[in-house]
Amino acid sequence: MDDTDQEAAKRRPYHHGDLRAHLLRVVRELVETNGPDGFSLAEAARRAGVSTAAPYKHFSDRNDLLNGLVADAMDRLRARMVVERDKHPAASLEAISGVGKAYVEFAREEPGIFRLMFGLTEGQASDPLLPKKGEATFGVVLNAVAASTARTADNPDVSRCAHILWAFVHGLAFLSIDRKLKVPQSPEEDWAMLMDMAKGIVGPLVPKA
Amino acid sequence: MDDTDQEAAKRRPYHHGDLRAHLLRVVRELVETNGPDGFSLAEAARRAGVSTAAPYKHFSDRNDLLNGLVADAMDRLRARMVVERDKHPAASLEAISGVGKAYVEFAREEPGIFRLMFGLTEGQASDPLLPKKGEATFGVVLNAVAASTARTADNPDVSRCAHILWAFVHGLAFLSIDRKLKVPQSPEEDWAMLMDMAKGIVGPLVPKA
DNA sequence: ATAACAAAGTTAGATGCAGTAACATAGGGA
DNA sequence: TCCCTATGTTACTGCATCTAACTTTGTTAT
Repeated sequence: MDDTDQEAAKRRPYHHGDLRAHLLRVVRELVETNGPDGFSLAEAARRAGVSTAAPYKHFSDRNDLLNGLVADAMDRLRARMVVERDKHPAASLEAISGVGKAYVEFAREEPGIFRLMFGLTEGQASDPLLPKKGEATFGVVLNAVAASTARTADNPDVSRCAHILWAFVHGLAFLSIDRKLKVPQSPEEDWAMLMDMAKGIVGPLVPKA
Repeated sequence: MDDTDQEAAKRRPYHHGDLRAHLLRVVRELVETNGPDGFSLAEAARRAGVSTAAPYKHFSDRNDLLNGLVADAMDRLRARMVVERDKHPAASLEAISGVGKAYVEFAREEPGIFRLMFGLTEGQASDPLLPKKGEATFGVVLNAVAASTARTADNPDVSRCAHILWAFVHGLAFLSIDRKLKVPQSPEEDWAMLMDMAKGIVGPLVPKA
């Protein structure tokens, strides 16, 4: 029995077996098929084969489940950004573009969750963990820019660059899933655009070798 | 009796008096105070002083009202963009930046509605009028870029520029209302950033005078 | 003028979801 | 073994969407 099974066994003392994770999975599917608001705890419970009251043993309310969902998504998004970044030489503009590419791809593959992540207003984002996760995600961008420009992450120029890049990529992601852009642009066009932006925005800060 | 009153009288045959517009107004307030999903037809009806079934005489369902709300907002947004554009010389980069400024300001002033506008998925956007309004709004950006670059609006370079600018401004607006940016940046900083982008993106296409 | 019609409102009720309370059961530890 | 806690259950309340059937009021045709 490996670590995964041991942990699963720990969290699955009896009865259903990790209902919490199962619910999150089911809701994720519902969100992608029916839209960000196209789910209900009741429906999720039904699909999980439990009573409609069962979810409340794992989530205090609908919003709590939403927060869990978004927290998961943040982790997945950040992981993808890091993976894509590491496909390129450290401290390169390609690495920065890779982070952006991962961001847009995530939005296209999971538009429902993506909308949820950034549609959550302060009132709904009760989980104090979320802001930290959000900052960590932005931190990936920040560090990539810092590395490429041989500056520290708290440098105002770095921060400014990172914000601009993020805004662009964020907007690109939204427009893309709203079909406001005539995407699917080819991946090549996407990549070219992202590289252009990286060059244009952080290029001027890169020290001449 | 002026034209406005005559028209109002025409649309207000009896009873309540333009309940439709009243409901839209009330829901707009609810959305801004309680968040994009923080409203119900029932609550709106209550505040309008009518029964909970009354709204269904004016909107086929909740979604229909949402579409009306968003359609209104699109018109207001476009109007603001045009007003801001016209504060600057025609065909200038300042005019382009003005359009972006109006966009971001709108998002900051009506974040609830703004989220609603771009959170509406295809499934929900039943009104066939919405895509047209969206295109018209983007058309303002497109035309501004075309004018500044002495090209036609169907030119691929113009289209590309406009898309990039829009993505950036769109992302800026979202990050700004999500408090992901440490805004309120001063209006001067905002303006400087927008002008930088306009120069960087469309500048290269501007014919040397 | 008035009768018929259409528009805009009403009440009552069906259905469905969120959330709570009280009860049931299974596993783990004293 | 017995109890305690975690995780289920059923039953219920309250609120929202939406429909059906009826009522009221303004318009329009005769």
